[in-house]
Amino acid sequence: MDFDNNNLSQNKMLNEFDIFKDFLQQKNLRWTPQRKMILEIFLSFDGHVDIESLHQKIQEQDPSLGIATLYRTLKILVDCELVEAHSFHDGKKSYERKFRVQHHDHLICTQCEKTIEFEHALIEKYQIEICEEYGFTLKSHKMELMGVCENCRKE
Amino acid sequence: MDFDNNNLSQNKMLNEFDIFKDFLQQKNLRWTPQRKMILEIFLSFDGHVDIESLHQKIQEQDPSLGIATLYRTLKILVDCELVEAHSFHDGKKSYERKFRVQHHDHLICTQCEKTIEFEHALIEKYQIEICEEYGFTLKSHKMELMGVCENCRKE
DNA sequence: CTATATATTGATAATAGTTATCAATATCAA
DNA sequence: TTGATATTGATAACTATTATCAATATATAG
Ligand SMILES: [Mn+2]
Ligand SMILES: [Mn+2]
Ligand SMILES: [Zn+2]
Ligand SMILES: [Zn+2]
Repeated sequence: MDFDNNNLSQNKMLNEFDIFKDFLQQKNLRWTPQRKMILEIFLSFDGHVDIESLHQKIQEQDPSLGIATLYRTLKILVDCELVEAHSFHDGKKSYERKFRVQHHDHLICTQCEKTIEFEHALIEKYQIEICEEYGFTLKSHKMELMGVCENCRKE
Repeated sequence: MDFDNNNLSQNKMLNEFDIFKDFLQQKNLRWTPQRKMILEIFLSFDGHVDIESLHQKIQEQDPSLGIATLYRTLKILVDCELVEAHSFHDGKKSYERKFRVQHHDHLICTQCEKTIEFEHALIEKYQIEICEEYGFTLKSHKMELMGVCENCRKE
């Protein structure tokens, strides 16, 4: 039952595992080896990952872990704001870390699917102003710039 | 074969039907009563429409018109830029007129699904600048602000 | 006006990503 | 240790959309 080795004593700062465990407890959900492994493998990726890649890597480590559990766990991770979900490529979601990652929007090449991350403080400010103007409480936003990258333009 | 009554002589300005017919001819596609009816019924709606509403209204007028034809025709209308497709509500597309309609982005209430349209010239300008900075040729963008509207906040 | 090549149609099967169902099992607070 | 209940994996179901295909309609050339 001691599958949890992430509470080493020198760790003073809350990490993703602590946040996840706290969230689960708060919601009366349970800390399971499957949830731990999914978070571990998710964190081992850089940038944007899709379900397929996650599932593939999980299978290598534990072929018995079902895909339904992967979907379920990702949903919880999004709920507790450790993970952000995107749907850039129409119908197929991807995920990226959100914990201690600066907010950014995306530039997406429609040919090679490469993405570039950017921030623009003024745009963010104007978004808030627009919401105020119309009496909305802004919860989130989606801003994606679709174009063709330098590489793809050459071909 | 004379199902076309949209070429009245006093019509000097190109309308949606002319544009559509030209586009079809250009692509070696054919002008059919089904395509005409779909465009007519689409234009009879204001704002954003989904497939379901379109199909329902079409059925009233011609129950034999199949849903596949509706999907196919909408795709052509999007291709020829008479129509713009959105996927606000996750997995269910909606459509709106694009011909002679000013570009705008959307504020969306996540509770009642009401949308408000807005434009912000500076945001548009910054989007272009960002693309230039990263060597992208901007093709389109998606900007959706998700929030809670005044009405929904009261409840 | 034909005839002919080929685009279109409607019915329906297929697809893809995701969610629901359910009985067996695991977690965890008491 | 126990027991209430959350979780799991297998798989069926679901939803929006697309593909398939034989019958039919359109456009164009003769
Ligand atoms: Mn990102
Ligand atoms: Mn609109
Ligand atoms: Zn590219
Ligand atoms: Zn609302």
